[in-house]
Amino acid sequence: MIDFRDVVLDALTSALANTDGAPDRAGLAKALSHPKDQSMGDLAFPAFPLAKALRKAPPAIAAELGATITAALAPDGAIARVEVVGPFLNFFAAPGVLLADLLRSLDDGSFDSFCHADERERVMVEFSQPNTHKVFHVGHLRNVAVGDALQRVYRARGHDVVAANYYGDFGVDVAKCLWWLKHEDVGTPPAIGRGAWLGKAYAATTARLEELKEKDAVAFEALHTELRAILADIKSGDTEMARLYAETRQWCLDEFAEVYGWLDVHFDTDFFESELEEPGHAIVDEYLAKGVFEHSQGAIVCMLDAYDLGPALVRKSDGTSLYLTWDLVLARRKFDEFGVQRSLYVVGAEQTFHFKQLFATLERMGYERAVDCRHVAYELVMLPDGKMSSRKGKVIPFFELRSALRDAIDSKMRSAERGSRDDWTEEQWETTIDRIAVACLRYGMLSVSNTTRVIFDIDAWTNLEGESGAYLMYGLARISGIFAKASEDPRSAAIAKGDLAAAATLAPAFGAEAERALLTHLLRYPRVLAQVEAQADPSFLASWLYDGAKLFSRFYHDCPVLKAEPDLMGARLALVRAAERVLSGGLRTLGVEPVAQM
RNA sequence: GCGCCCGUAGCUCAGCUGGAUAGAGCGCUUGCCUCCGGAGCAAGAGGUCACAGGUUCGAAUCCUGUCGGGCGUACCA
Repeated sequence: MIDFRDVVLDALTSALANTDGAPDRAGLAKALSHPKDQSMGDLAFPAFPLAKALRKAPPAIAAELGATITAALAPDGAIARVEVVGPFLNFFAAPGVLLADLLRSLDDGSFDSFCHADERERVMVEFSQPNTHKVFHVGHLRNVAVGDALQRVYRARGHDVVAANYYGDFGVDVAKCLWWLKHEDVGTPPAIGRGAWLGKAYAATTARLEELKEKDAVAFEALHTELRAILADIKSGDTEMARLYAETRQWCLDEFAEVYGWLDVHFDTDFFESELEEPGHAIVDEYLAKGVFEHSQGAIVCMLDAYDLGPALVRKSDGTSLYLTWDLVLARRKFDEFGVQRSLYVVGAEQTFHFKQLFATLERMGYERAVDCRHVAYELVMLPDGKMSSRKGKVIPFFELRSALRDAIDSKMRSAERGSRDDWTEEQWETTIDRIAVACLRYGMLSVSNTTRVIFDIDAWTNLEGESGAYLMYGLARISGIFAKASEDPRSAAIAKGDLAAAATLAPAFGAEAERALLTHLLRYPRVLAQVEAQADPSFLASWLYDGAKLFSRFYHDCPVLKAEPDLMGARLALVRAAERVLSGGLRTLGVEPVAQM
């Protein structure tokens, strides 16, 4: 696999080989940038950084370098030509050479390995972490979209990935839900959306407690005592409450499975909060004995003054444990049982302090690999009129959201004038609608960076015109159309089935800007994956995909494929094939499965 | 008070390890289907990149400060 960037760096380093004070290869690489405009080349080198060392004006340096490099260019190399524009040195890629190489690399697998990280590691990506007995809403979907895209990118980068889920299936909130079910008339649970239904019970008890806190301290305490009793009941196993817990918990787990199935999300391992209580006590005792943890104000803490993080509470004064305690247990299992080298936690930004404390505590416990733990923080999902609130019922539950998306796409497809779907089976309709819905949802969540709040506007997200997940799929559907059409005509069929890599080489250089722009965009894909990994932010992939779809649309409009002369048709078919392979690979890495027709 | 995040077009956001004329979508105005799929393409209008200093050949991008918004800051999860 040829890396155009490497080729350009080679040319620059050898041109500067005998120049004192010239930057090394890494320095040159840092200076390389993309020209503002495709007509100005594919990679640019500004000569400013050399001005001091060479004691010459940047335009003069650029002119000299340009001449040296041009003289050394191989006739069939990856660099077609070099242009000097003032202080800039603009490199133009040779499309035939790079396209042919790209197609061969896609076929023999070297493209995939080119995407791999230098060091391939065992990485755990923990994400989703849904709570049972509570409503699962759009806010939770951002976590799933980010986490799943990240774990897919890590796999594409060649890492050995463990995707982990962590269910919040125990605790006082669960008891609040069960208490309401037991004491109030709740009717019968619905067939769909039982998690949301249980969530209402939880919210009702929470509201009751707040009310009592103001008015009736005795009743407030009494209710708390009842909640603790419920938790004890659940643990004891064979009680009516334990059976109610098991049943309602299973409803929620079944619904989560439905959500993940619809989104095509898979976990390699599941953790449950309900299993961490006992080991949590053990780990606190152990490190208390070792002197790492200490007593403080009736509770047990890990002092983190050295990290400027205060004391981290690991056991409350009533003897019960907390989130942090359970995360210590999980971290130990991740290191010791799973042998992970790196550990990612995809959790909302409001937990930043918690994870700082967690990682510092792990360090104090002697886990050196704590430095390879990373909190992937993302911002909240907001509604157009403000923050979501499950207590006020101001949320969009998953099942409502899914119906809304499906309905919008269904009506869009039925009203579309183009596209013959008369022969579609009911199953094809359903599959296609679901894939587009997932694409819109995932793209909507991932098109902004982790640190930006997402505004979930159901009207905007179901508008399929313009920038949306559907647009990303549209280009690939058109590509399928091109190959379907090509196979109908013997002349184009022969070319399409032939050696497209050879066709790419033999064809004349692309004349249209849209062709070169699309090709060079495809070649950037491996760097985009590396960037996503480095920043732990899938939005770079999402925007690369959007730009790719945009460039393909322009190409599609400007450059007819099947009506071109044979040589050009071959080259364009080669480009279309490469676009299909790279863009669909990228789309799947974002978690979106393309369709041949839509 | 302290810590983290954010402030770019009417709206929603890219661009931020410094580089050429600050981009996209929505909305508004206007062209383009006998054509490989119009879920599209092209054009127009719309900007003191919150503000003030600093660093340098060059700042939306880096540093400092101010203002504005969000979140967090041991017995919730």
